[in-house]
Amino acid sequence: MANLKYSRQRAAIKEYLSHTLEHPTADTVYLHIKEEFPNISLGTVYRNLNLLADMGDAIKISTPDGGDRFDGHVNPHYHVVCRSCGKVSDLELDEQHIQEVNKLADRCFEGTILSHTTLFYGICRECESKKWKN
Amino acid sequence: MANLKYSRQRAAIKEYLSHTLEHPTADTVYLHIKEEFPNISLGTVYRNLNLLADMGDAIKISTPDGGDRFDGHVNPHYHVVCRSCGKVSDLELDEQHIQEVNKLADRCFEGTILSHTTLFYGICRECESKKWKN
DNA sequence: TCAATAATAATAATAATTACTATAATTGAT
DNA sequence: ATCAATTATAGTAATTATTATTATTATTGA
Repeated sequence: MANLKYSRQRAAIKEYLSHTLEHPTADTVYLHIKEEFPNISLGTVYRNLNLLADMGDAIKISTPDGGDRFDGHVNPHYHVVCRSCGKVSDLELDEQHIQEVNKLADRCFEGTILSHTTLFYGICRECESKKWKN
Repeated sequence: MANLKYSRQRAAIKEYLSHTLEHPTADTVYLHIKEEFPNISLGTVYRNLNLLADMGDAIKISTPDGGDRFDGHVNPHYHVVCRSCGKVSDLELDEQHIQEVNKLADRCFEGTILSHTTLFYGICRECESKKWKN
């Protein structure tokens, strides 16, 4: 972990994640970073995204449909995936609440609870206004 | 949805899921069902697991490491994945609490919240007791 | 400037899942 | 029970998502 060298590609990926609210997949990150680094490899994107996630500079979000998504905003918060369009939105909940859930769960579990992720399913505002589109 | 025919393979998969606490992957289900149906195909297992999930007879659990897992116990409950051994355990929380979280989230979201899944990360009892060996 | 070492691009390989198709099983009506 | 309609299956191929390999390049600290 200490033997980590700077790389412009990783810096660009981190920068991109910190400015988007889109929760992009590795492939989407790849397509964007490619504008600045036309020769960047998809493998490099995967490796750096996982590095950032391991270092706590990004969150990896697993959903049942499609590949993993990444979020550069690491303050404790939740996500909502739209059942209609698949979009992933942020959902800020009281941080106190999030900590409470960990404690509550720890009391019900025979081991130790460290953290948790919550993924809500729902219908986003955009899809809701387009009425019953499933 | 109405045009669904019975199949012994699907019945066996449902039966198996209802009797295990292991949260098996599709491949694990495949290996077990194969004992009764030696010619069953992995594709059949995938299709039926997804069918069961769509019908509400099973829960599909996505974790960041490895393939999706399935749970035949569909009462509202959470899961814990062990950071050490990867095992997925059930975590029963007050059902009132789980409903409350949906309402709480709905108030903070511009669309509609339908449900949620929570995945805790921690160390299971077994790994905790082996901690001095690592 | 230079050597040590980590990061990269390009590619190959693997893992997880879905799609395709000819045959078999289920169902509902005769 | 038989039969036609239709869904499900097994076997296989294809696709998608991700990780591994390797020769070259970039970064770092002396």
